[in-house]
Amino acid sequence: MFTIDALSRQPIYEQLISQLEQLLLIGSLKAGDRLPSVRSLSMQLSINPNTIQKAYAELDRRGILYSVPGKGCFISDNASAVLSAHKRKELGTLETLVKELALAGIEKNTILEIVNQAYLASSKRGNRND
Amino acid sequence: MFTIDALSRQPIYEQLISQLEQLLLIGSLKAGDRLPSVRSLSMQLSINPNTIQKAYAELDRRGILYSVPGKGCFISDNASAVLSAHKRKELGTLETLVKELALAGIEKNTILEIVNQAYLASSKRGNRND
Amino acid sequence: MFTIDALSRQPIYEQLISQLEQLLLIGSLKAGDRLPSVRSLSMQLSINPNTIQKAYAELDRRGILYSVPGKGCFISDNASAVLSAHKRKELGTLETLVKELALAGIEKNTILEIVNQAYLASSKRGNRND
Amino acid sequence: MFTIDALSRQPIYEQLISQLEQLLLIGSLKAGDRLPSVRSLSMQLSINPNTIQKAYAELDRRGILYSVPGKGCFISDNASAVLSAHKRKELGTLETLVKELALAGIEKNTILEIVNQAYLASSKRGNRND
DNA sequence: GTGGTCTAGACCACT
DNA sequence: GTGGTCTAGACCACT
Repeated sequence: MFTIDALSRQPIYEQLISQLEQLLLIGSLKAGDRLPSVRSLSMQLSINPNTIQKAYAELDRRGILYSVPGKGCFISDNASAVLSAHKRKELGTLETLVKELALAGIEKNTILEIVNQAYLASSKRGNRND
Repeated sequence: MFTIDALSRQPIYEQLISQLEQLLLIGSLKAGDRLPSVRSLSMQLSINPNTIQKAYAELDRRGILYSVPGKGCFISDNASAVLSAHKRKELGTLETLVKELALAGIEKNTILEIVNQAYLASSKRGNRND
Repeated sequence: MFTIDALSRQPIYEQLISQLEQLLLIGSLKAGDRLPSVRSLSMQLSINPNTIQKAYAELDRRGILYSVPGKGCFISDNASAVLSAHKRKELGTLETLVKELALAGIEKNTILEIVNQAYLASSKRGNRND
Repeated sequence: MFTIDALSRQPIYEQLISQLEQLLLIGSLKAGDRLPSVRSLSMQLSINPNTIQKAYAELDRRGILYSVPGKGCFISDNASAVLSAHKRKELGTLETLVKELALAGIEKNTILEIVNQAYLASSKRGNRND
């Protein structure tokens, strides 16, 4: 379910968050789904339980999941909505990035081609559930 | 010339690098220009000289500037070329970002509109020299 | 493992880099090996941690080692390849040196003898692993 | 007579020393020759007089030249001998360099070829006087 | 404990 | 004055 790159500069708990968000976006995880327990995921990935805990706590804070003491962690009903709203705020990142590429002399066609292909690749994937 | 956000998660020396690269891209800095000395910039920004030194050393290594001990630091002749080549390699970032936005359900038109406007805004600015 | 000459004109961090490269070339360090931590090496050599950090950071940049914050620093898989490629580029130094010796009237036989003996001594050492 | 690279990392006074030694080795300068005055060379090269002075002082110390107050600086009678002896001591550098190249896996033939060509190129030049 | 960043301040060679 | 190196020591995030 999760794959961790221990060598990455990105902290492990952020990798966990990103991957769980990806699973939500592509539909592999849905509202109400139960997540693996901190202990089991910790053993499965050979990772310190504190690191898993930190990722879950952050997702809880964002409203992506909620924890029921003694039961486990579950995906929130409005997880997808929360996530989409969050991503929409990242449109500013796209703007900044494109401006930089333009200033660096990258041709507009090169940029548009990449945008089109990337969008196509993702929207296809989003329609089916893995 | 530079503005530092001490609270940012991005290290100060990286902020300096990014901003100097921006100044190059928009044409405010050109080949041969002398940069503020480590000490003067350090005082102007209320930042430790070592931090300035770290930023300049990294830009030296990248071939963006060259330092002449006893004289100062100067923008390299091929700084713009080095920078453009570097930015071109970051097209993968654009791809990843667009894929995420697509998965989050952002409409294609919204993305294309932002890309077009951002490109237009930058290419205009790049044609004139401040 | 490392020996530092504080009086040398060569900066300490460069001495560290050279010595670590030597340990790689003679096979005392291999891909995957964990390096002493910044702090422990700093204490062992009575050198400031920042200086160790500077050496490690440069070796990281060159692809000789990789650092995992919270874990430690490790020799890269392709460290030897990176190093060999780097050394091959320094054949120009050999050319310059021999030209100077020739102009100084050093006999060709003297030079060839030294080259032969040095090559022999090293290739023997490189075949075994300490 | 001298060409200075202001951008080089090698200090200017060392560049001056190296070049004067080269002129001696190839025979362009000989015992008794008068060197340009500090002031004239300073103006010709657009360099601070102190820098020229530092180079001359060092060559004086080595016994390569001597200064006659009010007259100027002159090449010593035994300048060539001093220089050759000095260079002969650098044979150790050759040894170290070849060992490193051998350890890095550079083929022996590659090294010998470069040594032969370099020696040939220099000895030809040394026989005639420019 | 581990690497990464930063401050404060010193000293050096070179110009 | 200028860049480069180094020490001493602090704080941070991550594990």
